[in-house]
Amino acid sequence: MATNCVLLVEDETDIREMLTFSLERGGLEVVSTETAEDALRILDGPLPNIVIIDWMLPGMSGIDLARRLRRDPITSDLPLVMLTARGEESDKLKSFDAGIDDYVTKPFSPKELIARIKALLRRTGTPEDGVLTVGQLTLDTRGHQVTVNGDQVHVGPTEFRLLELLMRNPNRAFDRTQLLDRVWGRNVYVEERTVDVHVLRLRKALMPFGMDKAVETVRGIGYRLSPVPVLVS
Amino acid sequence: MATNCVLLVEDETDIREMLTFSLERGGLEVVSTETAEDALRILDGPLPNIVIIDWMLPGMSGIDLARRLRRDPITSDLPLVMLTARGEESDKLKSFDAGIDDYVTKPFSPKELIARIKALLRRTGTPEDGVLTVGQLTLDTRGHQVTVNGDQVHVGPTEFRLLELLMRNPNRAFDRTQLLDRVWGRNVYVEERTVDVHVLRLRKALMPFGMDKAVETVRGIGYRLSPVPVLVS
DNA sequence: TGGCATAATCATCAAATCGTCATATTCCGC
DNA sequence: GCGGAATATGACGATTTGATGATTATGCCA
Repeated sequence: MATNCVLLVEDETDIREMLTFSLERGGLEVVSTETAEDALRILDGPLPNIVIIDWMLPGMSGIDLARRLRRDPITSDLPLVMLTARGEESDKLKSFDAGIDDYVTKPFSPKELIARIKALLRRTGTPEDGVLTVGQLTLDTRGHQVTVNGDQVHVGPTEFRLLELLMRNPNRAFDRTQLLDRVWGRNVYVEERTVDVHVLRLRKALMPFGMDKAVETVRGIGYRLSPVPVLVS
Repeated sequence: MATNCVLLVEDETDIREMLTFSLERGGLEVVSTETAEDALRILDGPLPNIVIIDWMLPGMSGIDLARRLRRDPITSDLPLVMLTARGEESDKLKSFDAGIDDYVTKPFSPKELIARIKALLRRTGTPEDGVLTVGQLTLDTRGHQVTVNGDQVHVGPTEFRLLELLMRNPNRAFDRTQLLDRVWGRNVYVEERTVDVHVLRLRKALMPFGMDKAVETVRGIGYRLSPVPVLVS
């Protein structure tokens, strides 16, 4: 599952559709439903990464749904955002009491909601921190930096992600489809040949340090990162 | 932001006031509140250096508040002290389980609490010593001053906080959202581009000292502070 | 109430990056 | 060596992103 999947629980059709549209435009994957009961059913399956709940829902209220999710160990760590019509203090208190991570008061701009959601995802998402090292190569995911023996290597964002994937799986060959999936993201259509170009760019960036050989071509398959076989020239 | 700021979460008015008085007399800066919910709101803004939480709170309990703070990367490093009326072993276990750093059982002497707090502040590093140094750059949190080799640099309040965050995390890249969260405070919605402007101002202020290069742009991500790579011209 | 200093937003320009294509070049089996 | 398939490479236009100055807003203090 993607790392940006949102479950939206909102009974008003207009708002639900508007939000779905906005959130998707904001790069989020959206699953929406009208009732708390439906939401619970959906949450029996694969979990989303965040849940957005309207305060007023027919049947089980939003706040009750929130409490319920908090009580269930399976869903208790899910970030929750509450949508409320008014900014009443008592509502806010109740929300926090139920373990809400954030609340947004209507009317709100989709932009703000997206900002809050992304902030939450960032906060609660897997940090994936650390420094990867393969041979002479070093990649710092925190600092977004690539170095060879301490010398900084400049690579573009895509090359960075590409190298990160390769460094997390040294010696493993990926075909272009896998690389596209994992570096560019699923359901993004780009030519397979584009991978070649970025591999080229990555090699070029590594060339001044003699590390371009680390990215090996696996003919008929794709590419692989090798812990720099030391060559005697 | 002071380096000895304490957030006290205690619902009983008598105790809260007494503690506030004692702690302040002990040279600590105190912000106090009655509920966990309020505490969360306060923590959306500039962070204190330590948080003291009463075990029994109306609404969200102290232990839940602690867990919550631990889950959020922004607050997860905050030292926590729990105040409890009972000395039950199970409570202690639960507390430590929730990531509590220290545990004080009522009744306790303010003197003891202050001692523990100071010990924690000392242990947790960064605070206390008000001077950060990265390369030629020096930032004095106490005196709210930035200097390069002793020469004073004038920066605005926002630039100061921005630089402080960067200097506390050299070589680490922050995206604009993280910077907004941690410099401007969460739940404050300003344009992401605003970050650019303040980075610009910071660089401008550092320019006369040739230190503007220290604030690096990480394309596609955000910004990073580099311990001034010495350039050969 | 006016100045100041600082903040935030916006518009615009410049630069980096991206994806694709066209054209080499390399590899491999025969 | 030949031919075809696969990969490498350079160039180009489009898009995205960051830098920067102008403009307006905000808060503070005399």
